[in-house]
Amino acid sequence: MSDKKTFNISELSQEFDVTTRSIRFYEDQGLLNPTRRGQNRIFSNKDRVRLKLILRGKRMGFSLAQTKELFDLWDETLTGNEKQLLKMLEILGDRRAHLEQQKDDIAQAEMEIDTAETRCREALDELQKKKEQQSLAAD
Amino acid sequence: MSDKKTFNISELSQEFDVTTRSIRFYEDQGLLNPTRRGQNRIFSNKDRVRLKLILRGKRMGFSLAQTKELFDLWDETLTGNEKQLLKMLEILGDRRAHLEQQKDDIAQAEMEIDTAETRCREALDELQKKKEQQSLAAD
DNA sequence: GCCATACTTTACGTTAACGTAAACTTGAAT
DNA sequence: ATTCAAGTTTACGTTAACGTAAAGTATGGC
Repeated sequence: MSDKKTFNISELSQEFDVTTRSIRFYEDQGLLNPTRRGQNRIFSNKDRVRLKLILRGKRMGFSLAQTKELFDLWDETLTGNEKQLLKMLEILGDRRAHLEQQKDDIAQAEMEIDTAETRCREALDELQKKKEQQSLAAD
Repeated sequence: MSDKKTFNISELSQEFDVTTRSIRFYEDQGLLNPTRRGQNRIFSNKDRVRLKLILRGKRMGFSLAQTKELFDLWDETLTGNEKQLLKMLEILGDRRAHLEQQKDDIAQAEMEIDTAETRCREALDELQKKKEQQSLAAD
């Protein structure tokens, strides 16, 4: 699998269109755990996936702290005692609620964009008609 | 219609669960335009709708500046010259693209939450079984 | 050997979106 | 008359998520 491959910082930077500064910041905050060859960072495929999740989380309005919480908990969950598993389910539930809210928001926004667009096009049509009348009057 | 009604700051604050500080900040940034009775702010129904839009925009990852841009442009659009109408359509297109991205993100996130939840539940079941075995062994 | 370039660390700067505190005004109630 | 609640202005403080600049290190090519 491509799981074997590793990445350096500029590869990830380019693939996900994010600055190296940001990637280092995410490591600093404990969201990524690259190993080192000398002083240079080597990112595993796990890191790559996590970066993808971080960025998607951001687009969805999650803070880095929230995403980190999820990562940490997920790591602990593997060794899972009951309390942590329940905490995990709770967080997953929160996320699900968040998603539902977002879906509502999106549906509303889409409707509004629809009506706004048609109004714009109607207004443009009006302007077009006026132009045509003007060019007729000029003959 | 209820369009006639007006609101004071605490009414809006409570209805939308947002601090008065935030509302005043939104006015300061030009997103709301309450009139005054003496020194007190009076919000129209238009302000109320805008506040709702501001908050939804935030949940959807839009900055106040972006939302303000949309408001301003929409106001100008009513008096509409062609250039502004086209600009409006462009911004609406951007928003639509943004929404599509978000829908993708949400779909992905939902799948991942599904698998995470089932794993959690399986792990909990495992723990449950172990407990039962222990209580049997204790007899 | 030297230069370029890709990477590093350290550290101070910046922006958005408010929080918070202090000191005032105003209308209604006791 | 005073006290209280709800509103106000002014202004400094805070947090997240990086940007940006400075100065050092390692490595391959000429």
